[in-house]
Amino acid sequence: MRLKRTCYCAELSKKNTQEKVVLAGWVESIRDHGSLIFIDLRDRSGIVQLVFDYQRSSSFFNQAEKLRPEYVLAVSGEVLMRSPETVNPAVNSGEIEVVVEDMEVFNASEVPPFYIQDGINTDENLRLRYRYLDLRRPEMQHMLEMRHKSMMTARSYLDKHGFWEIETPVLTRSTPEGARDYLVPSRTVSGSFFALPQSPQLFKQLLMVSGVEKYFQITRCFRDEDLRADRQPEFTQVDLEMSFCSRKDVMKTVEGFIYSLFNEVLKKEIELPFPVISYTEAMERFGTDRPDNRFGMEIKDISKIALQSEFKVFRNVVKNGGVVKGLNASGAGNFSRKELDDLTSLVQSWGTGGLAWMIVTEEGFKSPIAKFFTSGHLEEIRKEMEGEPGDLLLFVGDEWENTLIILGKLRLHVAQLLEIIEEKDSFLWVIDFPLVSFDKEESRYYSNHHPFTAPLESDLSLLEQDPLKARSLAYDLVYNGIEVAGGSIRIHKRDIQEKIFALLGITDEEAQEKFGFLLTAFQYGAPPHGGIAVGFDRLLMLMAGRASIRDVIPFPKTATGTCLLTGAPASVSREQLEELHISLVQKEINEKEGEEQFPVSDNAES
RNA sequence: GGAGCCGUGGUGUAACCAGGUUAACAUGCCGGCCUGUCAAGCCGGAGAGUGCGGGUUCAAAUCCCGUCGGCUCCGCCA
Repeated sequence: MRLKRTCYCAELSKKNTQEKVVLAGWVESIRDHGSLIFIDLRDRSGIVQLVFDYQRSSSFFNQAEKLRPEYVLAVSGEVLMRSPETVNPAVNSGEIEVVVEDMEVFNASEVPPFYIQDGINTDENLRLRYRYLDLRRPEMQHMLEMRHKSMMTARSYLDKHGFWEIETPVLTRSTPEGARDYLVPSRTVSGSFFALPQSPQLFKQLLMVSGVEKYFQITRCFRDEDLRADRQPEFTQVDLEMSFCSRKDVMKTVEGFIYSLFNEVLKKEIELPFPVISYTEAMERFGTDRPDNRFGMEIKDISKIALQSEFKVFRNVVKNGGVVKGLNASGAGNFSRKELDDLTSLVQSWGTGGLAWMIVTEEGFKSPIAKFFTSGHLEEIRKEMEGEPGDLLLFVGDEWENTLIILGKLRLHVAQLLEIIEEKDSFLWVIDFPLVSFDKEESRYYSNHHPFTAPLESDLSLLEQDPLKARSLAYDLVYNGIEVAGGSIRIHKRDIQEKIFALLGITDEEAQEKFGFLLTAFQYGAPPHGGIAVGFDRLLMLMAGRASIRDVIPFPKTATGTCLLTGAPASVSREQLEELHISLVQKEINEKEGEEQFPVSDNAES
């Protein structure tokens, strides 16, 4: 390397006029005028225009003519002001240009398979296969920078607040409950497997017993479940745990972290503290445990009126212990019959009998079910629903939870149709979750969060009497209707932990076998503690306003959990399998033998 | 495990529903001209047989079946 860079392309401005600079980067575009060539040189800062003038650079002008997009080079030259009519205001460095006096071409490039530009509309297949080129695009570079800055913010914020960054094992043991584990076979212990962590949950609790008091880790987690647009099988958490804390302390810590993140990375000011609502209130008002509160259209109850009406469907629902609830799709009174029918089939596909609707008009109600209600009851409904002429009222009658869940989905769906969701950053906490739910099929209780989540002290007695009513000290942080963090205060007393295990049907032997090490640790003076994990990728996705989590992960997996860049997962040699004491079942061997070996696997870094 | 959408020169699309010329257009690529462009311009050229396999038909990018890959959703997963 003869030429050594002195600055980045986009840093240059008219302040640098007449300076001699050395730049290095990739050829973005070429405008060849014969004896005058313009080249936009790109590095991670942006672009600057290079000028090759036949008069001034005759010694290597023919070399410049051979440059092609994505060639890598360094140039030295002088920064000159452009004449006013040639200034390009669209580019940061558009007021100046660099007249090239020397050039060193480091490498040529194949013609890239897609444009190295923002906003390309290319098959994601290709982008993933050539991810290193995709990442060269400015918007992806910004993503990488934003990810880096967010990590630095997390580290400095948590460091400032007394948290220690401590690593926990990636090779650990499989634990019951939760997601499917990724397994890693042990070579030295035949027939045994490590599991990759779904989260460092048990280790961070052990660290509290160790007297660390405040721990954090920016850590990779693994869950072998099917993917979604906002879900990858390996993802990053900002994980933290603290001793001698209330849930308020944990929530304050996260609020402060989110605040600095927005402040330092996005240069945005967000309002603290975040609103807090209980799970029950979230369900009653929004029909979900992760409400999107960027718009209203809250769920209202008309069960009492329904019970008095002549509308049998609703009356019977309430008589049988169900509820009738609805929402006001304000301004949707002009929906066509077809649109209403579509909404009806939609809610039916979600699993309820149907959808009742009423359109409020100046003259009264337009609705197939209006005739079953007295004018007094209709007026009561209008009042309860805050219906104004032009509004569409939608009602579902079913059992409590189902009614709310369906109206919650409907609320989101209608809000999207009506385009009433404001673009803003809206956070809220959901607390007081039910500690356990009941699985009808397996006829047993299971933890909503995890088995170490502490119940509310006031609800301890409910554990035996009415477990489903017991609330937990768990908390979720919701950002624009998407869960971005979740945590809880943990149980640190053995008797309560035993009660929970009993409730979940985990026997002493099982408990001892699965996480005896934690229970033993707790016998040596476990402090009260709690923590939370922030879904880092998902948070970044929302902060960046992207619809896909893949857009904020440098090397993501496809919907089937494969990596198109490396070809992982791939088959391994018979010898490798033998060392691991693994044999494939015959069917799979037959399939594998038909396959080609993936070409890079021989020289892959390890 | 289930459902839907997509797959055509390097890239993005058209033709597909209602099978019938040499698979069209833009861009990119190659060559030529050109000293003020910045999506440079002008002229010329090359480049695909339609993801793969099978079927129907005189004839398949087009219809049918299967399969592979990508995306989205449900189940699953905090």
